[in-house]
Amino acid sequence: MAATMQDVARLAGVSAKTVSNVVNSHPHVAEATRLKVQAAIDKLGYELNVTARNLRKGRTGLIGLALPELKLPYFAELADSVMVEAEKAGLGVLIEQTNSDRDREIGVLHGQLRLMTDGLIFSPLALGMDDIHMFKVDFPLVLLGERVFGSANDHITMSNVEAAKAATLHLIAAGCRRIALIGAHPGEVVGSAALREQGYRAALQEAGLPVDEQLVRPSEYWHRGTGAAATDELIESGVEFDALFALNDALAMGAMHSLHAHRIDVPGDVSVFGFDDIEDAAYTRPTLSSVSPGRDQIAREAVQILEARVAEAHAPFDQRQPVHRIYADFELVPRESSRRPQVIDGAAGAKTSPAKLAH
Amino acid sequence: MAATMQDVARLAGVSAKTVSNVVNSHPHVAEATRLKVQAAIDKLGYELNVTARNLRKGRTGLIGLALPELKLPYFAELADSVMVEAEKAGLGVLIEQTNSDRDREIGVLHGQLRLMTDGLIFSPLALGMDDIHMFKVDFPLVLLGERVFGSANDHITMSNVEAAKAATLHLIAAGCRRIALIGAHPGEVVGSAALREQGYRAALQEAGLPVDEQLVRPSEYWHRGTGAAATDELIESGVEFDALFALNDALAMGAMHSLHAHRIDVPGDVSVFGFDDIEDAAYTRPTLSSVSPGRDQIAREAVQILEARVAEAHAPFDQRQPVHRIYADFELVPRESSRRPQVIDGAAGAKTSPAKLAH
DNA sequence: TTGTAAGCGTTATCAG
DNA sequence: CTGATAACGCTTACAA
Repeated sequence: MAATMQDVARLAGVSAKTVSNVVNSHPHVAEATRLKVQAAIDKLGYELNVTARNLRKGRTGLIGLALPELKLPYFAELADSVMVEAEKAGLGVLIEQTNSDRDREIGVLHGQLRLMTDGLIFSPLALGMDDIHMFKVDFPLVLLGERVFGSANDHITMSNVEAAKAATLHLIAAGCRRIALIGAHPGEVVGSAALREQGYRAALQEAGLPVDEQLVRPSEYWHRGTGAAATDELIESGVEFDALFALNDALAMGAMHSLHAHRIDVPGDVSVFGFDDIEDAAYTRPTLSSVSPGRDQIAREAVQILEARVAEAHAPFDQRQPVHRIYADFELVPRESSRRPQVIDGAAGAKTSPAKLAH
Repeated sequence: MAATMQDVARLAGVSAKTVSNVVNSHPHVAEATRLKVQAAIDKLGYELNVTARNLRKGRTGLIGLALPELKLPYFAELADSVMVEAEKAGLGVLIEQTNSDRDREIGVLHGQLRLMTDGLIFSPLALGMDDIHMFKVDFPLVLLGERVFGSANDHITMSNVEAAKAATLHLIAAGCRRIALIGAHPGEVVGSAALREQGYRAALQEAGLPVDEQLVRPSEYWHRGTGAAATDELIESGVEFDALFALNDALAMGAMHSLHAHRIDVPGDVSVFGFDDIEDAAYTRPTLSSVSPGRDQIAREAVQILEARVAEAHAPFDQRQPVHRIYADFELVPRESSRRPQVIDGAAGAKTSPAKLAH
């Protein structure tokens, strides 16, 4: 039904190879033949059959992106960045949502997705260090996130510890002394929660402040609702605090909700700092200070490394690039929620005693 | 390098066709040969080459989803729904972001995406009625949204007029009499803005209320920032109002931000109703009443119709399904932002005179 | 600069 | 129930 290269070739009075050369804008094609062929293409409405090309080339031109959930703003923004990068490289992106489900994450490594793609960018959330053997696969795979370290894969991750430390130090510099942590995962060793908590503790230590374990509040899930609940509990526990460091922005937004409901002013009474710097952070009330974790860099490096791995997939092992381990650059984005009044007045925040919580 | 069906066939002592039968779990395969073949598959680590199958079958197993931006919560949620439906049908989803850019939207209909997929689900935002001729294409294409009506394509859309009317009537029933509209697009004839405004006007008319053109506030873009700005202007204009109907949830959230900044209580002084029912609506402060526009239904019908079109792509025209024109079912989701105090007290809202705005 | 021939890995057809 | 053969539409040697 649809026209093939043969049809075009016949009509133009050339060979299929020549049509191919024109379609792929090969350098050495005589202008006259190019025009002749183009005319035939237009006349027949010819369109390249990408599948046939792929079969011949042994590539699909597609990369897979496996992530927990597109509805989570961080991952929507990551997917956006990955797609922009992939487009620059002429690659399509096949997205698969795992919903942080263990079986689905295992499926990512063995299922349909990898058969349809040249390589995978995978951000696991259910699999962890115990499953490290599963990542030993023989196709190009770039790992994202903080669930698995030390595997033989290329791996790009946020600078969780450093970034959390910087955010905590920022709060301390603004005069906060009793900084609560929202979203801890007690007992976890790797993973975003553990690493960010580690940075929080390092900052307190560096500033010579004690860690009050009553200020470290757990939340298994990192949603607004759980952030609000954890903050409610903190307030009702009667423990004093003058700042909240929430381990992601959703938790921070929930926390601000709770503070507001309890008539605690942000940043007047309590400062709040989030993590991820999702777009919403700039639109909350007050606007939310957050850590920008280098999303674009992560996407860029992931696509570029994957592309290189695909290209060298048939090269002997000893001619391949060494494994990449990349910690993305982060940036603090202070907004209203951590802007202490005394700082605005020009006085050094650290000089002033932290506002005490009355509830 | 990688094992082929031939390799498996040789090892198992059968023909390639038999391997194919096993791989595709064909009904008529003797158990003995199935086991034999499976053993050979496992031994060689054989994996089906999907590209070769696609070439042979004339299908890619992929559908394209072209939408403005994944970062917009409505579209992230739509993509989620589409992917869930597609997975049920054994299809992959290739997403392309147009950024509402006219050239990119035109590219959707002619570019790489369609060459790599069996059909497209397309939600245009830049193209409109003037471009209707562009949608006359010879591949399966399901249109979403409210930019283009009357084309020869299958089309699934929200019930914009009816839903907006219902939301407005809900506010009226709650006692509101001066309902402002946020996000109008003056001069527009089709498109979400025009249709929803039409429903708003129809509701007022049905309730015997006048339309005060000063209450119809334009906003070209539908973001929080523009919603806040439009509300700021409305308040500063001095025009009285006791409710806001925002044409989407982002506008509504911005509007609530502005109301709060002006110390206007929601819903005490002013009720707010949004549109789209994005997940965030349940987490704003107060929680946001909204119109749930039938996202899952839209995704389900879109995938199913597209699938059917792909299947009949080679059937003669007179044996094809008629063109589908579907208006998805909507639902009102009243939350705190439109819950008038008098309604909570058990009195009929309409009996009470609307709260007047003091600013 | 262009043409010829072969083959990428699978499945459809039709025998057996 | 299984096997042989021939495509699917393209690109890559190599030849002219």
